[in-house]
Amino acid sequence: MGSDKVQSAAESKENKNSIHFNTNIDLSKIDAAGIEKLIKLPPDASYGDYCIPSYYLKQSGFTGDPEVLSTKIVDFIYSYIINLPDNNAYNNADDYTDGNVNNNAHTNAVNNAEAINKITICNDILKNFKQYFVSAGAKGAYINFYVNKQKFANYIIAEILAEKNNYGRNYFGKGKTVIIDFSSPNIAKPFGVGHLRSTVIGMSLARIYDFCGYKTVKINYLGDFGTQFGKLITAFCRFKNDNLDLTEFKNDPIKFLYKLYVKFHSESENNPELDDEARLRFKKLEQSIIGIDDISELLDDSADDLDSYDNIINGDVYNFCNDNFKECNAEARKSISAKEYKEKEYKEYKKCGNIYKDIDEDEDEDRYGNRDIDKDRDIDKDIDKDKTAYQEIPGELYLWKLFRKLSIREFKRIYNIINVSFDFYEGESQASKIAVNLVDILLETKIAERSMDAVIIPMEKTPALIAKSDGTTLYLSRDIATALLRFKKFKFDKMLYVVGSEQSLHFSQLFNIFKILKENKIKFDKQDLFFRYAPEISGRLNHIKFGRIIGMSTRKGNLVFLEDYINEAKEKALLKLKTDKQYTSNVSINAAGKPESAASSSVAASAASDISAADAYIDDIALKVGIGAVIFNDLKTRRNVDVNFNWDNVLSFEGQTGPYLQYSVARINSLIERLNKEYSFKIKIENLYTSETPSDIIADAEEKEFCSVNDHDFKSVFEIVKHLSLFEDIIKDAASHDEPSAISSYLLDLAALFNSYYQNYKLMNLEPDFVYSRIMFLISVKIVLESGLNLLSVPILKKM
RNA sequence: GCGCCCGUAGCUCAGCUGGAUAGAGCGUCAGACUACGAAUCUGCAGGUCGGGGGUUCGAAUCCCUCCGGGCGCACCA
Repeated sequence: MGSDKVQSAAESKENKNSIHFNTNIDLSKIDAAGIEKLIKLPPDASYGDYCIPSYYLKQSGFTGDPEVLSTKIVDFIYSYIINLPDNNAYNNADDYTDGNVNNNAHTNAVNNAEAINKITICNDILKNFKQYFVSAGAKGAYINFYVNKQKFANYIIAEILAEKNNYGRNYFGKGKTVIIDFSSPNIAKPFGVGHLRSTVIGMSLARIYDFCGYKTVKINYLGDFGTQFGKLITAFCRFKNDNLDLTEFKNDPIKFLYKLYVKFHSESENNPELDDEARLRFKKLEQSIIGIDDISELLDDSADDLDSYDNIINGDVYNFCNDNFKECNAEARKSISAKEYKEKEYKEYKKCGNIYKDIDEDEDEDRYGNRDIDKDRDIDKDIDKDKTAYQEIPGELYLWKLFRKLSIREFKRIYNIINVSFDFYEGESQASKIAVNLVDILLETKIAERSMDAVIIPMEKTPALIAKSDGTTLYLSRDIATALLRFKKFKFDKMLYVVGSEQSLHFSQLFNIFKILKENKIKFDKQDLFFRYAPEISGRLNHIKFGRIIGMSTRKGNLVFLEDYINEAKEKALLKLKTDKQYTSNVSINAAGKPESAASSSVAASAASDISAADAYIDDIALKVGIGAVIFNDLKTRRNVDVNFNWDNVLSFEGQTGPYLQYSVARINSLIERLNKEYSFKIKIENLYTSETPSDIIADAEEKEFCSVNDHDFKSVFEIVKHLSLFEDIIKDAASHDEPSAISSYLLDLAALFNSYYQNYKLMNLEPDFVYSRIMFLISVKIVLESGLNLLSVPILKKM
């Protein structure tokens, strides 16, 4: 195939003067990034290794039939690049312009420095081109390029070995700050699969952005406020003597609170007074918090002073609750007429053209997609504006603080299991005070207006409600306040809200509000410094939405706890490990060697502790496989599509799954270890792919040829290396689309390529030099696979 | 009713800033463990890219429209 091209090139060289393009090109306008954009991968390697569709060049000023154009360009490449002797590189500005690259240069005075610069660039391009490309060809509308495969492959392998776990890292987002708001569970509600999606997507995005050079700030915005706390507090006080297992409260507070919550709802169906009490208790709570100047101590969840259990369990708070219970009832009774009025008003509004589902079927949701089972959306929470009665009551506050603390503690435990961390825990409770001021300012500036006693900001479609008719704030107003707080603190360039797609309206309203604030910038000039940030936020916010998980309902009693979910996967992995034939041999080797996380204490291993060490070792692997399966399952498809939940899919470890990727890594490790031992190489694998320790083979890497076109496995090796070379682009792509699944797909392809290679080409019993070079190749594959898994937060296993 | 998202092989999904013969996995069927780990690999079969228009040299991809599914549409979060 090469000879044809050389032939045609030789012909075209003779009439090079006849080659000219319809328009002048100014090379200076074509930057590296611009060219990079034009380069595509052909669908089949037979077309070439890279291609540029000539119709893309129309944007750069070329005209004419794409097929003719591609032929002309290929001719040009042969005349001016490929067939040009090395010693005849461009060396002056005239040569440069003679190349029809910039005819205007003749008429304008040539800027010497610029010209020299261009010559340098030109020579660099030529040098690089000739070094890595062997031929080009026009086929249809495409210009296909063929790389020097051997050189290319060796270059990429050496590059990966040199950069190690920084291979693919880039500076796309250098100097920019991105805030990622994710996970954000509702306190006092269990951590379910709905939260897992946000958690896993957010965590992955954080790692991806970090890898792209952004400064990333991970924030967990806790739903630590709202009616549900009134409900819990009410239930806790009311059901005190009603079979509540208080030891469970201490041992597994989340499940305890969840049971309380469920019990509240089943009881309140027959006893609406409970709802009234809950609203009242929440109102007291809210007022207590707003009344506190510095709530930082209140929100401090780091301290471990949970002795307060005893106070509560021993009755102090109970007594308080009971004392106030009567008062609550009295307040609730007073409120009935107001409540009826609100209901009536709401029904009137319904008649105005909006069509709603039956109210009775409505369910409320927390911010991050888990369904709540409230049925009181049609009932105003406003009961009474008299607050003097509650000023000295810390009881609700006390319980709230405890529930909050316990919940956060539990969440952290779970985050730890799946290796997720946050830079900050924030809560809605922090924002309500500012939100109140904010509403006033928006009213003052006439950006907001009153409507049916509430405060709204008019929008093209649904008006945005920012305060209830009783003056209290809402989710939306607290989000505005939170964004301001964050901007003040971080001056972020970008903020991502990783929240389910069902909240699209909420976020489009939020973003619209900031757009309106920007349009009204002038009105903020006289405000406090703090509110002067308001107009600057527009355009920085992004809703990273994701589809719902279908078929895994969180309705009453049906909720799947994340931990149970992971345990299910773990059990299956455990079963597989124990029935696997490999189990015995692996364990005997590994447990005797170095159990990864367990039994480090049993240094002098007796037979008995060997067994327990082995069990712990296997247990740890099973857990990581389970986690890998669960996490990858959430990251392998595009965010936006709804996930049809199916236990069989999640618990599958074969095919396009997390465990398949983990297995591929383990297999490489095992292979390298085996060869290393067999051939008595002294390769320290650990040193090869972490950047801390300089590797002893990097010096080699510069000169070493890792592969040659004559190798029997070269075709397969090259294919894999080419895939490795795409890693950085994939990461940028994942970042720019906020789409971790791009990495998932990439890794699956890479693993498939590797496994195919593994199956088809055996390395044992081959020449030592060859085997050594293949180990280097395998390490480069391993590095990329592991980097990718890290970006997805999928645990990496040395063995499995 | 209005808005947003989704519709590609039996199932689950890639491919979507328009570009060369639409790709995987699972499942089915046929093969491969006396060679480095079978959580693997090799192969067969399977598609009017929801339907219909339009733009274009060229559409799974962009526009319009219809159908089907999901979600949302002011005092919940």
